[in-house]
Amino acid sequence: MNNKPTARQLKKEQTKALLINTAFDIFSSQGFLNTRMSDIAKAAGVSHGTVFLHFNTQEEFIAEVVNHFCSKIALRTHELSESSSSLKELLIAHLDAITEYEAFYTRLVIESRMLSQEVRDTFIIVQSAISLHFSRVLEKNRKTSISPAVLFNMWIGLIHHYLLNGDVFAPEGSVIATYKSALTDAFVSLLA
Amino acid sequence: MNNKPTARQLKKEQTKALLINTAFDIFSSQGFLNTRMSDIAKAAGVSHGTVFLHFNTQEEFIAEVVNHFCSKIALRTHELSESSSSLKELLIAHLDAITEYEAFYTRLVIESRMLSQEVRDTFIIVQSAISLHFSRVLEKNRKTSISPAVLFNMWIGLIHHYLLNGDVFAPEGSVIATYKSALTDAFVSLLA
Amino acid sequence: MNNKPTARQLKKEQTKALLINTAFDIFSSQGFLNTRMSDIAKAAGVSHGTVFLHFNTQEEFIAEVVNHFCSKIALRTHELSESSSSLKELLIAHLDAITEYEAFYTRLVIESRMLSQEVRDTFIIVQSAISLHFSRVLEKNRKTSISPAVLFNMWIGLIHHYLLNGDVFAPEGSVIATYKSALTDAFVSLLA
Amino acid sequence: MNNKPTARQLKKEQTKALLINTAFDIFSSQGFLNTRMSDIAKAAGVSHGTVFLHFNTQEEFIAEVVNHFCSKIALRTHELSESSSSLKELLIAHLDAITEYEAFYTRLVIESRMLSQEVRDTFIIVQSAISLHFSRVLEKNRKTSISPAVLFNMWIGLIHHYLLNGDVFAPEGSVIATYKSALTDAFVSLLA
DNA sequence: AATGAATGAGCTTTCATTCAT
DNA sequence: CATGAATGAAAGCTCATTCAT
Repeated sequence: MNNKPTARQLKKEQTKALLINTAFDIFSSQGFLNTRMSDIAKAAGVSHGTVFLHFNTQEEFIAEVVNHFCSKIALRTHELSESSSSLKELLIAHLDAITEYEAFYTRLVIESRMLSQEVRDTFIIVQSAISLHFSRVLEKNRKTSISPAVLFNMWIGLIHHYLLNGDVFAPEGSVIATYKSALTDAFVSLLA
Repeated sequence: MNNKPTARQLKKEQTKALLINTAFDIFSSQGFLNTRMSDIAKAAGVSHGTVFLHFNTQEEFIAEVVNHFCSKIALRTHELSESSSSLKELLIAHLDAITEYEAFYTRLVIESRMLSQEVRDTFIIVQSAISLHFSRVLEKNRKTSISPAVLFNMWIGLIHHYLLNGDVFAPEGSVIATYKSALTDAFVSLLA
Repeated sequence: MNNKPTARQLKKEQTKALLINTAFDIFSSQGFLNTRMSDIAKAAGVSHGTVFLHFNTQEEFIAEVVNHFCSKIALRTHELSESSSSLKELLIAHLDAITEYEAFYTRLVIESRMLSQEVRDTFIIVQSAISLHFSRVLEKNRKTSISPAVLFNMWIGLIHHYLLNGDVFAPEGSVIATYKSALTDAFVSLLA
Repeated sequence: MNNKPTARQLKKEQTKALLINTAFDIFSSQGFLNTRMSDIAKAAGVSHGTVFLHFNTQEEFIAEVVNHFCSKIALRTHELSESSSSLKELLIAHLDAITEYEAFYTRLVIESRMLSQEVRDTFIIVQSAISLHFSRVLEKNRKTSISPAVLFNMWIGLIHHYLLNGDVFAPEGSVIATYKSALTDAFVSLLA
């Protein structure tokens, strides 16, 4: 009377999770707007209708997938950033967190402005995750003449610029991995 | 036998120019991918089919429009940058050039990665325009420890970040106008 | 060995009855074709699949619900009509019977032709119920020149016309209640 | 410069008319709600998309078709009714008008309550067409005790009842044709 | 007996592109 | 050269029905 429903719910949650994870892969590789609902269903090995059983609309589906993984990215960002005391350490932590989800994160950089407001808000939250730590380590820093906000946006802008143009900067392989030290070194030395 | 065709061609060129200019306005306000070919035809006062008389496909059309205005932006960037001797002057010149085409330029920042490779290449050329001057004024600068390329990308990334999130940074009005001094000051003081 | 199955069957019958009664309410308010099977399951507090355990198809389900309540309506019509000796009394009895199921009956008027043949046949049986009494009281009537069948259809047609256009004739409240005397009086005086 | 557009428009109007006429046939035989947009396109020999070129939505399409033919029916009703001086003549005229569009009219009787408000309103206008003449000839009539409105609704209700149940009353062939004299005679003699 | 997740056929609507005039 | 009607491939979403548990 109590574990049957649980088993069912479990199965349902598994399917939902499967869809979210499948979508993550597909969105990572072909983007959000170039992916049809049926693509994901097919890749997940479920029927087209099943996707709509778990998510009411395509927009809602994308929002849930983005929300799910942005939470993970934000969490991971925190984890990796926590122990960083220097700016350099923090920047590396930030890039390490992104690296774990690089393709997906890059897709968000590319498409977030074309998606729903909810997705954009969610993506901005990810940036807040690092923002807090940024402020923390920055306080110890001399160059107080420059607005921390602008400094933060400069870092974010820099990283997003590399990700957005990853195909140019690092035609194959990870842009972040390729430019990790160059970018962190440069940014740190600017503030030195 | 020689000026009749010319008259025709002239008319044709006029129509083409009309389409390009109309598209510029519409793309600036609604974006590339949210605009239907018929929207532009209607706004230009020509028939839907006429657009395809001048441009084979939607993709090609967008590419031509982007190419046309990116050339203008690049040119204008050169004009305004030429006389700049200091970094600050240059950055201001750059922003001034962008300001003249801000809505369109912003749309490129938002969507270029969703468009054809040709569009992306064209957009990158615009960035080269300022890049040259950047190198020039940077040579006089002390902070040689930092890669000029990274420095340049930092500036571009910063500006694009503000444009991309213009609706957040400056819900109404021009982001560039709003943050012009803050951004240029910050960037310059970093290199001081 | 004999009462266990009975208990089960009892439970099953209860569920079936619950579904039929729930469907009656929903069909009465939203109509047959605008109601999803899942709507009824949800309203009855049973699972979606349960409906199909008791009824093979949607069509069959509707047919059973209609059959069930049409039987009741026919029965009630008989009960109320039996004691009527005059035409006027009979018409009032008829309307009183309909009034008790007005919303549902109206839905049948509206949709019966869109439903299965079985539903239509069932609905016609309801009309037979009053038809018998109609003939009875009509025999005493003078205007024998007119076919009783046509006369009967005239009455049914009149009532159905008012029910069908109830939203126009009585935007709120019962059409039958509103027009009861007007319709019976008119019909009776025609035959006087 | 003036007749080319006209030729074009003519062709377009022809296609639209073709669609409306084709829809008339299909709606007449299989009803409104059982007909897919693509059915009509196919029957008209045009592409599926063409239907949407001429009508924005399915609902709008049905509304236009209904409007078109209801206008014709109303007009024809007027024409045939105008010269009628007696009630009998009028009723016959009314039935003659309906007969010309019987299948379509019957479909409206069956489905109008399931269609848009616009369709319903349009259908009611058709009934107004005969209503006017009804009042006219009724004035000469004695039985003033009965409300003309109820009398009119009785006639309409009677006819609609026969049409609605045409498959029962006249399994093959026209109900109206079959019952024309029976109905008109009965109705007239009631008022005698 | 009951459940409810999964299925998949079905249908509307959109829009870049074509082509006869 | 210009027109704009016609095309038809997509794609999202719905819901009756099935079936493993």
